[in-house]
Amino acid sequence: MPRSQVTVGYKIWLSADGKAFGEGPYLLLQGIAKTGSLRQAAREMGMSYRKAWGILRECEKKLGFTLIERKVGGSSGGYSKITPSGHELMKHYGQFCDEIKKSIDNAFHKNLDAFVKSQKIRHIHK
Amino acid sequence: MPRSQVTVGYKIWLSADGKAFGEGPYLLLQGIAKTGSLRQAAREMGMSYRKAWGILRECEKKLGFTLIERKVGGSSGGYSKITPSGHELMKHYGQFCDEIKKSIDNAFHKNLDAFVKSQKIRHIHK
DNA sequence: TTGCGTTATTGTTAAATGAACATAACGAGG
DNA sequence: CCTCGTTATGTTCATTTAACAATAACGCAA
Repeated sequence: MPRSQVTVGYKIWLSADGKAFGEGPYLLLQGIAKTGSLRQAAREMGMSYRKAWGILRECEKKLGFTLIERKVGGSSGGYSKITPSGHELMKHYGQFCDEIKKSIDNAFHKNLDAFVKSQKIRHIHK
Repeated sequence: MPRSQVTVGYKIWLSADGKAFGEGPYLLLQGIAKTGSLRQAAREMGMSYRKAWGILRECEKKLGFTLIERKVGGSSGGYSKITPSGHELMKHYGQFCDEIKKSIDNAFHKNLDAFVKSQKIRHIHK
């Protein structure tokens, strides 16, 4: 079996007392903005509510400001709603990541693409 | 206790059948180039030989070409030596990461620096 | 007052990861 | 033949992380 294509992978996050905000929380906030509910946002991502709840809890703790406004009870059961700060963060983080993606694609093509393609595949046993 | 400064963190790696090469292997190769021995390179990084050996083994398996030439036995016990392909990879990967670091620093300053500084710190209890 | 769906919170269990230890093979030189 | 330092590899234990389960609290509407 020949070796699969070599590509580049990366993760990028905001750090404050450790990892404070990254792609996971960002996608969760997008889901909440769309559905109005943390539970539904988690479900759509195939993530347990338990995990989604813990993720946002940690983010807010480390960032030092709230990302979602919670409402418990009521006819609909409750809801979650992105705070103004949360919206700002989503906007800036989104733009930030878009730029980085372009830079990484460019740098990969410039520095590594030709090299990895030039490597002849050797079978390494065991 | 006020919230610590918000910075950006990231990891970047070459992917082929999963993570195939990143900063850890890169530092190991640097140590081998310097010392001529995988064992000494691992020791200098505070890493067990067992782990260092496994890391490079996986890298070579996934990349599909060898990174170090091994010699077992002899008066010195043996040695490890970077292959030509390994040297090429180190060079290109190093340049690649240097570029990315600059891009990320620029993009962070441009998109997020002002925002994170503007956030008033609120104490979130529990 | 009861039901419903959501948020909030705590355990419990399983899986992945890493650390520590042990042992074998090798081969040049004394 | 024996020593020595390295590569090679398996095994066991501890730690961390992720997944899963269960339960409480809330508040509007019927």
